[in-house]
Amino acid sequence: MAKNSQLEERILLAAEELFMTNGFDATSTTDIAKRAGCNQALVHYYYRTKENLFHQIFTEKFQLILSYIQAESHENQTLSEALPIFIDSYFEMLSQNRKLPFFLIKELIINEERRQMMRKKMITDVGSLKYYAAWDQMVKAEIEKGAIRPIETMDLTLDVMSLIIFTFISLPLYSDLFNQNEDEIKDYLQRRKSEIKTLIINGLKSK
Amino acid sequence: MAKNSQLEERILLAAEELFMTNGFDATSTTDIAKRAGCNQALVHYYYRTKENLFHQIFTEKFQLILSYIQAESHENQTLSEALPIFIDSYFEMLSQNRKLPFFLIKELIINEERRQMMRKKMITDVGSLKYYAAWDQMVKAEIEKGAIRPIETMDLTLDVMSLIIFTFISLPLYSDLFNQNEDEIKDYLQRRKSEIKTLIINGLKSK
DNA sequence: ATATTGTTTAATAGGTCTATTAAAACGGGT
DNA sequence: ACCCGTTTTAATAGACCTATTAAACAATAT
Repeated sequence: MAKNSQLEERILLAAEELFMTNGFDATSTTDIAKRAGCNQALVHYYYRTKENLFHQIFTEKFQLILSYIQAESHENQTLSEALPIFIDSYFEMLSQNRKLPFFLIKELIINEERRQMMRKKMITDVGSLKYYAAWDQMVKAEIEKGAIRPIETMDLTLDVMSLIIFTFISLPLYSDLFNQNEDEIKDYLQRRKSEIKTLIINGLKSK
Repeated sequence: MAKNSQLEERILLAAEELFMTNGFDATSTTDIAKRAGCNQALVHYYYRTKENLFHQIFTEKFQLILSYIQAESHENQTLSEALPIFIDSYFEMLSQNRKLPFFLIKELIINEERRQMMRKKMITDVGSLKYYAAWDQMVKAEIEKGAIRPIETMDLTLDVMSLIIFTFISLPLYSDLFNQNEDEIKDYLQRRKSEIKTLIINGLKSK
């Protein structure tokens, strides 16, 4: 056995970084090798194809998102308690993975096959289904009680997702347009987070 | 002179279609020629470079967005009158240009140079500046009057933009995930449009 | 008819990319 | 000291891509 088995890991990390920032198409195995500090053929030696390598990273990131949504179990909570907590934690997770939303959306839109894979995973994943059912129940109960205005659960979900995810999709444009440094970006994200919570909570009030 | 001068136009249309759906990188001049029904060299004969051709389409689409925002002049209106009108018209425009949001965002994020160009255009474009100043004024006045809760104009802008634009960015995923046909998609978009208006108007209420 | 002009074509240079191959280098076990 | 499996390398096949070129073609003006 030779020295590097961590090289396999180094290649994976290099690929992750490059795929996340530049996407599948714009990343070459030569780029990956350069960043991992090895010969281009080694990328193929360890992972055979670029697609394999990408697939590994893509599914990992996809799982990350899914797991995070499920992690926040809202049982025994009212909507107005659960919502800010969810928004906070989801927003915080994306703050630490800023490129994730654009990466996933881009690759899902571009590639039909990956969309199929997402579809399958979401339909067969019992965790997600259970989670959504519980969530749906909670929303309906609150409407029944008159605590919030009538709204489709899917609409509420999309409202929340839109506000959070778009923040990170547009972040590169925003920070570039207004020449923001890292500290300013952090402030901006904090402000957006609380505005989103306010808007959602306020916007759900009945009357 | 020979037969085709509309060929130049046909190439532009083919390029538009392909660039809009697949993006700059994933579109080859050979693809464009094939779609326009001509020899690949003709694409270069009329437009010299692929970048030129793309630039023409990109700026046209960018202008479309800008012009549309400015078109809705909100003078002599209150915010609660102007907002639904703006949301309606902007949403409707994107309904007829569904790929536009993803196209622009993707190409702007990917390409530093294009981001610079956007920056320059938005800073030097007096129309945009005037429009935003007026809009800012209107928001501040309403807050002063107590008609809406205190909110940064930029936050309100981002709230509206997020909700509208994300609808179209996620549309391919949504319609694919739930197997929507064209009619169902139309219904979905209508529902989202009115939900967005409700959420914004409701979410702005003071107390 | 021929010259002229703009249009279209096939061919190709020169580049990049993925994936494979055969050979070289390495390191532990005997 | 040598063997042998693993790792690493350089080289390259085969695709595809952009842009250019020189030659063929068509239509009009002379």
